[in-house]
Amino acid sequence: MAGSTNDGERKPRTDKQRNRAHILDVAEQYFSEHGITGSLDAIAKRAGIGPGTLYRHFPTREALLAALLQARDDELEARRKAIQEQESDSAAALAQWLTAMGQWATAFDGLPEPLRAALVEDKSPLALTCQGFITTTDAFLRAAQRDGRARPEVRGRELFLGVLAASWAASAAMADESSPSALHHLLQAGWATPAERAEHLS
Amino acid sequence: MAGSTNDGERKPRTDKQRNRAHILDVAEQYFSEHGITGSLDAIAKRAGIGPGTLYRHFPTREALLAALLQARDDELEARRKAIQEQESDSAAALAQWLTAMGQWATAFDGLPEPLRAALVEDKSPLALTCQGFITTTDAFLRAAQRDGRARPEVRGRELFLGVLAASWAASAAMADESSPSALHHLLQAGWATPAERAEHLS
DNA sequence: AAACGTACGGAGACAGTCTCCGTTTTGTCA
DNA sequence: TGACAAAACGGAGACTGTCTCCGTACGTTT
Repeated sequence: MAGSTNDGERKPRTDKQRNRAHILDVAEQYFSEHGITGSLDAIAKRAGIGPGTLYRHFPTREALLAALLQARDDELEARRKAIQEQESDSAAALAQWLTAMGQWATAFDGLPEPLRAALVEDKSPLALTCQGFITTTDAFLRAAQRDGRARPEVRGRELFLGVLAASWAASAAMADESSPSALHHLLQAGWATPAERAEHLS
Repeated sequence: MAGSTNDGERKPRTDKQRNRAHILDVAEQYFSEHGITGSLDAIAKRAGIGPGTLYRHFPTREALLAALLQARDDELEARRKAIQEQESDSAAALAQWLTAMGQWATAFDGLPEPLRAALVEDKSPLALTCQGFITTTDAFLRAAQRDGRARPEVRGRELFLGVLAASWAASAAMADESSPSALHHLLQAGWATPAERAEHLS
């Protein structure tokens, strides 16, 4: 019995698992090309399956997105550990973590929108992921605050939302001469303490 | 040719003018209720006209929005003048102007999205409006920079985009205990100089 | 009041979302 | 292995929203 967690459940059909993986592959590429608002039926067609199959696996666009981001979650988790181990400076660690989240949030064009929505309607499959990131952000933030490197009144949720907002704006910023990360820098200037700020300006 | 100031243009039909005004009235209310992604055909139906008439007056959703915001543009312009006359402190003036834009950008739910899009595709009817606001923001910003109250490397376009981003995030922030204006404050801390910042913290 | 041109209205083509249900595939057990 | 039941598939089609085309109605001009 060791190793058998089977509660009288059937083993899932192999075609189901294969379809699921295939859908994720196709969706990953399709969303990369067309942004996250691309047609779901088109994804089904490209995957060679019917719309019904797609919707059975992923009832909503958010569910599909959540599954796609799952893989990247692990990647970000690894990055988090790396930062915590290698970076002894708490403010730098927080900055690196926010940068990492910013990159994660721009994995697909238009991604910040459903992420923000997930913060409000917590029935979204993305809500859990967001919550985890907020918790991690809070950990980094509190460390920086203990060291007097971040303003004490700032909260992790606000920073997460700020990162989302900066990523949202980035697609418009790119069209201009200003760096796409201009808002990320503004944001950093926002959470840092004056001492921290003066250091960055030097 | 001589003496004719008329460009050979006919005077517009009265029913056309009336329809236009009526559409704007209805759209204003409808967008207030359903956000800017509400159905255009529904607006036409509520206005008692056919879809064709709506689209003849306003070929795109952006054109309709631009017309709706026109009235508020005047209002904001008045506010700009009031700030310039009454507020002698350049940093406070900039802060007030950004606040005013933030309110303007949340006139309808979802408004920041097309505004950001207008910054990229300048064929949008909203692009002209945005450009004007960026120019005004630059004027306030430069005054504050001259007084050493705003960081010299910040640009008006970035601040405008930042205000949009903060307004975009505000709808998610409201659901939480954190103030909806938390990001606006973060943004202000971002553009202010350290001296300015210390003052706000006191 | 007749003629002219502008504007109206809505039918309908098109695209996307999502569901229902008959058909096919798969796993299980004799 | 064969047969049965459960699971999954696929696509037709209902529904919603966008946008256009063109016959009709109306306002303006002479």
